[in-house]
Amino acid sequence: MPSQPRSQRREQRPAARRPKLSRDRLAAAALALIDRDGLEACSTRKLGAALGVEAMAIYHHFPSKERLLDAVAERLLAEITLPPPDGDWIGWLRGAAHAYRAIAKRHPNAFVLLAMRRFATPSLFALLETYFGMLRRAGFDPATTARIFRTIGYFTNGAGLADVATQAAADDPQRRTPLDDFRDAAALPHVAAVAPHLRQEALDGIFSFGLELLLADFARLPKAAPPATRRRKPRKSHP
Amino acid sequence: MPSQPRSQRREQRPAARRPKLSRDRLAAAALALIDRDGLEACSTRKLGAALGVEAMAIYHHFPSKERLLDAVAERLLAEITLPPPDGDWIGWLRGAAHAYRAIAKRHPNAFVLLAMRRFATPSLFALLETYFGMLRRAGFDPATTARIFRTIGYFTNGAGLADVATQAAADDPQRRTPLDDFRDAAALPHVAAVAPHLRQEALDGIFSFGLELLLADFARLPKAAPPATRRRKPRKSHP
DNA sequence: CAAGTAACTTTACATTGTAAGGTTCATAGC
DNA sequence: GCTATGAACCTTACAATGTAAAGTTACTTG
Repeated sequence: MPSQPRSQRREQRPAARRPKLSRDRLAAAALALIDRDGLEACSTRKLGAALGVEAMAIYHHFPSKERLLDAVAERLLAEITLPPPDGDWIGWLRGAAHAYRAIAKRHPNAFVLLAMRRFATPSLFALLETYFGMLRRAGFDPATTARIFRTIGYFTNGAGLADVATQAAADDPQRRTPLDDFRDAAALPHVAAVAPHLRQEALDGIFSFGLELLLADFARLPKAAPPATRRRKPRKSHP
Repeated sequence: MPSQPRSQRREQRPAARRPKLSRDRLAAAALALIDRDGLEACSTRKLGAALGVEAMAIYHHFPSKERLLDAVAERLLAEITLPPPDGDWIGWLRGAAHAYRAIAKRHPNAFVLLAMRRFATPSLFALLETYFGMLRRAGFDPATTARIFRTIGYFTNGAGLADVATQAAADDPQRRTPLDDFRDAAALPHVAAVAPHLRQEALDGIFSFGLELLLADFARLPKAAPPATRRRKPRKSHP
């Protein structure tokens, strides 16, 4: 059995014509695969196949599938387009929340990675720095900044995950959302009355409802420093 | 090879001495296993082993592992002890939210089942009926009832999931929570300032902070009917 | 041209959910 | 009492998963 000359291998091996693998290309392909077929369909072998590569090739770029999924989450994070940081911090928070929820709508299958995964990357820290800076410049002390961030984070994460689940249930003709397929409306009059207002079409309104309540609350919170739009050196008492 | 007499089989087979399997026993054992070793450790074989049974025995009581996990979620739901329904609907909402979060603290490994799984069971409908009834008796129309329920649900779900993740990160000495292991505090001054207020000890306070804001908002909402503590026939104008 | 290394493949293994069919045993009908 | 029936559980098997270990190929550098 003669070993093949190099020139022929070029043609035979699809690997030669394929652009080289990289962390970015892997993460992008993984996201595309998840978007198309769902999170559980993103196996190492299928991802490899999508890139014309064997499964184990992934492990030359990521130490484990977990780290690959971290990279996918980071990619989602990068898709969040934060509002420009002008003086209106309430408007900025509103825009950031909507941008976050937009990820859930654009990547319903992948959003859970962003919402539930703990990943410590420079881009996440950069986002946090921006977020916290916005609130601190608005005059909030660190403890209140943390509370506002977490509160709005709880809400947006919960909303995004619920959106995703509701949409998945709506797409799947097999499985109805819980509030649709009950028959005993007489035994559950309140459920029957409220259920129509919990459907997918209502979710946008519900999100804005809760978000605006919270934003108005934050606007009312007492602040340590006045919300000066221009920083000014504190006048020091001369010793 | 002689077939063994019945009397001996009794002693030999552990199945004979073991209480019979049931959906309840399976769900309870699954929850215990998840509590102890984590959700991904709850395989059909390990669950069977925990009950002295082969994996396939499960499928005589559940059509799939998914339905088994639904039953575990329902079991978690049953652990929620709702407050007694007196007239104080705000206090009731507060108690319900805390009861829900208590599940996240008591079953950190299993909470995700409750938070992210869509299951349509009578006990869930009963809880919804109670919840919606509370709000409707407080004077809210169905649309507002839906908004309040979802808003507080988003928040509590997000908080519970974050609690779980934070606790898992804290328990795992390998993996630090993102906000701990950054080194460049100089480059990220706001992150450095806020991070201490995001640690696990602060989560109770943060939860109450956000919850009380929302409850106060709900108390301020306009209602269709007056929040009478005692129902009274509306005085009809005589024709 | 030799040696080394980066990128990828091959093979293998333990673990998973579950389909298909078999075994055991208690009860019901005769 | 005998047999048929069915519930409850087991055995075997298979495809799919993540990944460890070692092999192959091809390009870079001395």
